Amino acid sequence: MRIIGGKWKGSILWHLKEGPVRFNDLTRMLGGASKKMVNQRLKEMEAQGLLVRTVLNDRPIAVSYTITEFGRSSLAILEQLKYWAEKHDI
Amino acid sequence: MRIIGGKWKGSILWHLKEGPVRFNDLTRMLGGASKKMVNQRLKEMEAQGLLVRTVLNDRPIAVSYTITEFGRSSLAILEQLKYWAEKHDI
DNA sequence: CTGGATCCGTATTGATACTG
DNA sequence: CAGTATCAATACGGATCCAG
Repeated sequence: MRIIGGKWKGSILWHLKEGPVRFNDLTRMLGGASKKMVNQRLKEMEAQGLLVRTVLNDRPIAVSYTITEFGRSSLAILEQLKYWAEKHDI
Repeated sequence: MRIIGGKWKGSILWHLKEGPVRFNDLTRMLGGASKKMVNQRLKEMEAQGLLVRTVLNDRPIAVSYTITEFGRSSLAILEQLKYWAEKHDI
């Protein structure tokens, strides 16, 4: 729970499933999360090895986040959780 | 995550796996959780249908908590989470 | 564009003492 | 035994402004 619990981590991993996503795009995808929150979670998750931060460019700065194999393995658990939740209508 | 997330819910369900447990016993099993915390979680979890509260006696009052089928179904997810966590040494 | 810094209100948690 | 009441500490969350 310390690794994948909380309000946003699951959603972030979910949105990284198809490939790298940039910071602002991710913030928009999460609709409702402030940039501060997204940034805090991303830092935690990078430290935990769930994703990798990549600087694409300086001036203008561009950054993307990519899910790691470890992150992908946690996604498998999250998908089962999702299936369980839907089955019980929650 | 709203249902089984948080700091104590998983542990509470885990300890109810083998059968009904009484309030103080449960508090001791959770070592470190105050009675207030345990009680708050138990109330939530009863409202969510994860467990049932049963009054065994008045004077001296005795109460036990029993996991429901729904609670047991969530335990299956938690066990997979546990397996995943151990596999990755967390 | 990607954040950092700050402020501020709310939620969660914890320790302790108390009740029936 | 099974909680409740109270108070203090901390974490969390959002809004806003600023910077490279």
